[in-house]
Amino acid sequence: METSVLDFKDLRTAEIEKLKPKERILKTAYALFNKFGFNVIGIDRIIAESGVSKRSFYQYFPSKTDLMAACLDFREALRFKDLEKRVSLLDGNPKAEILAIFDSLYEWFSEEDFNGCAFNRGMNEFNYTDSKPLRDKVDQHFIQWAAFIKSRLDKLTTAEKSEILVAQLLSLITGAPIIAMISGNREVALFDKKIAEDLLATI
Amino acid sequence: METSVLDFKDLRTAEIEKLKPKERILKTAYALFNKFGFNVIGIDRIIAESGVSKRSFYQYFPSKTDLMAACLDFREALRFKDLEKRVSLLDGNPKAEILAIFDSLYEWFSEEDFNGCAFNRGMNEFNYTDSKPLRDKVDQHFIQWAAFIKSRLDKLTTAEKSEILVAQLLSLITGAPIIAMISGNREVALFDKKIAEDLLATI
DNA sequence: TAAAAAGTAGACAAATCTGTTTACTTTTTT
DNA sequence: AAAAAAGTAAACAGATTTGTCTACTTTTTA
Repeated sequence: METSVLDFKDLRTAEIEKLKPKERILKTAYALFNKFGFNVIGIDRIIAESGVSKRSFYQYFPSKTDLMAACLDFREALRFKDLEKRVSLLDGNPKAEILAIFDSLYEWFSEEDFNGCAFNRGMNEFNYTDSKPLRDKVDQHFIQWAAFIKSRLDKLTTAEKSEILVAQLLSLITGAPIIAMISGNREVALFDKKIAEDLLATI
Repeated sequence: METSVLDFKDLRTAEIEKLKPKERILKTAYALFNKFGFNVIGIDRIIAESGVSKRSFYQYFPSKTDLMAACLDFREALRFKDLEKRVSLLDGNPKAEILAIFDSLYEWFSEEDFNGCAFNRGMNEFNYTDSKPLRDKVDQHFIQWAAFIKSRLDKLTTAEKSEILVAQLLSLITGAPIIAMISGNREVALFDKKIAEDLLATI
């Protein structure tokens, strides 16, 4: 445990330390949740690593749940901002816009602190009985993904075919991070992009 | 929380109640971990639901970690037993044996208590610093999957092509349970089987 | 410069979690 | 039938967790 704490501290020092308290807490918490999990990381650890007092922490985030929700929002915004940036560089071709997802995944898998998807993590750590609001947020993320893809497919094919393609593409998109993490091979994103190309070539 | 506890109790009464203590603990724990998560379910809950005393519990499982490991072993054995049964009904065709995976998934998604993959859950709940033995077991499960597929592909194509296909098929196999759970549509297994058929048709 | 806001440090309460132990009862085996 | 094994019930220790609160210090603002 010692070495990884130090690893993490190095990471933190580099860019997080100079931020304002609220953002410093958020990014420290995000990094810790990402590396160790939402449930096993306690408030005290986040406070210690982000270098704020407990009182300040609770002033910015009234509960741990609020903080976890903020981390999910932070992650979702990053993902879709990156995606929209890529889309804006294209010429409005729906197929290319869908394929851009896999380029975004490839870049994500290449990040040094890549450790799987926060929403997949949340799907497993939050349940509908103990943590309904967080779980709803997780579901909403997948609905966002489906909507991004479906809005493009609807320009190209029927609703029936579109529904199947959405499920197939989402399987690839959610499976890829897991296999990238287990295998340590970020190329998985490109292998799966090839499948997506073939799928889209049929319509 | 009340209603789902009752849901679960109904499930337990049906088949678990008449088992011997050790198996009753194991299956009760498996069901609870599956529904709510490994970390949020405490020993006391498992003891209460399985109807044994704390002393008996610790006689059979010296620690919660031992119990979680036993649950993972239990799950892995079920999965690969089902797979081997399907393989034994085929004529030794490697492609058909790989495709049988998706039929196994389809049946799994159809189970009433289906709630995602225990190993995907474990990948997110266990980390290498706090829970190394459990995390290793999770990794081993994916290695098993890869070995099952690779041993079949090696009869059909080169090592290079095989490596890519393994990653692609594993993406589908790990992504499918997540999308099946989120969408509530077990057909995802069959949609992804179609992709696998197309992939295998190219070699 | 003086008041207000925001911060630190850390004790503390209350709940919860894993695991141990004691005292007693039931079941199984010989 | 008696001894041994296995079980129940529940108190308890010790650690940990979230969140509150007090006393004091620094920073910002008017």
